[in-house]
Amino acid sequence: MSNRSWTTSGVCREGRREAKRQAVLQAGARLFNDHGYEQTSLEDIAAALKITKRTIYYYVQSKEDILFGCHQQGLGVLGETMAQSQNPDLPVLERIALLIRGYCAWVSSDLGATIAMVREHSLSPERRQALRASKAEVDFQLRSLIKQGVAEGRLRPCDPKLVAAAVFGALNWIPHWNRVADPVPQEQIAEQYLHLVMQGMVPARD
Amino acid sequence: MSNRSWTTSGVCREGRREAKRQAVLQAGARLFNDHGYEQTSLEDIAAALKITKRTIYYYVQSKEDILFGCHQQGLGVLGETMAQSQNPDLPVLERIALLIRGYCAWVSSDLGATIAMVREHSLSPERRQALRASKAEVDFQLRSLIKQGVAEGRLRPCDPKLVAAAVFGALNWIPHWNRVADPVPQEQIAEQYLHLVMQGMVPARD
DNA sequence: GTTTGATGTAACTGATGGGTGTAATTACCG
DNA sequence: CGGTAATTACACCCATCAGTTACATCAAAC
Repeated sequence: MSNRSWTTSGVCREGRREAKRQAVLQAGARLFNDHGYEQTSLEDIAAALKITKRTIYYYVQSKEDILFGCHQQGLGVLGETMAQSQNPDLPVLERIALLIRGYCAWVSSDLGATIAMVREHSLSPERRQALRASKAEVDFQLRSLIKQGVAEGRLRPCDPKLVAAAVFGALNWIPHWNRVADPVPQEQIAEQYLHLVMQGMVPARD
Repeated sequence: MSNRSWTTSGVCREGRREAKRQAVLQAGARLFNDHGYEQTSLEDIAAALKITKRTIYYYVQSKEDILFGCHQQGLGVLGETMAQSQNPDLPVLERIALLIRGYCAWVSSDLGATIAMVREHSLSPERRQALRASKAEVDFQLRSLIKQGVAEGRLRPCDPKLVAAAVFGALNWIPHWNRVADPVPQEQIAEQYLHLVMQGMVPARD
């Protein structure tokens, strides 16, 4: 399955170069998720793509570059979800649902999972900082929505920081248990989590 | 703070040896959590304890031994919580609360956090399997309680596997954000999470 | 005070893996 | 065909680090 073949029959030159860089990132992400960043050697990535280590260096400058590339790429994808959930015309609860569903789908992809699974320590301080900032942005978004929901009386009073931490914790943990041969469909997880977070486990009395 | 001093004035011989082994595990756990297992060298652990690498090898046989020791030790502590939550005289909801509170406290400790933060890949296959089994046991416990709760009508119908995954995800993620200079008190987190999981965010209608 | 446990010093080994240089080779494109 | 981009093969450097060993030493126990 993982063998998105190396030879790309894409647009001429420029586009192909980018596509191959992509392939390197994708393969890196998958291996990082499966075996950990430190435990993945460039030879491993090369082997997965059936190319040589030297060729990898034709597309990236360092191993860390691959990891950071995964993050950038991944955050780009998440950006769409972020944008959607910022639509002020939608009811708050729906915007929260949108964010949770989108994040769930995202963290279930190779690139998204990398951000949840690879510790930040592997990045240089500057890049680590950049990554933290991006994460903080997403966190801020959910907290804001929760605050708004409480203010509008649509949510119980609560500590938005802790509730957001719980939600992202649950979501970030998904790739830790669902990267298996027969994974639970991502949509199903999202619905169940959403229901849990909204209604809770205890049935309303009478 | 971390400087639980090396020189132990404990019971004679046997006891002291064990106490020092403990100190190695404890220091290892903290460093593993902070910088990752792979990024922590034995020299780092030695430096933290102000001893030499040679001395460490007097108490453990390998680096992996330290990690596995942390896991064993940690799981031992969690055992108490597991036992409590198995008490059949208690109402189901209370047993669930007990488990969540206990797990929250546990995962907030150095030894507990190690299990949540260090990927399993760093262990030998046999040990990894043992660890997985222990984790599965805890997971099974919560799932069982949820099932029972549903059967008794005290919980809404739900997918116990997914709900348990969400709960443990939220809990396991705690050390990822709360290992800071001024952490949120662990009890406070437990209460908020418990409330979230039980009642949900949306207020009951009329 | 002698045994024995505990720790330090200080070197070495062996392997891994990131990263580089270069020349040769292959694939593509005009 | 001829030129250029892509890729390989291969050799190599260098740093890190787990793991080991031999020897000396220090401290407590009996």
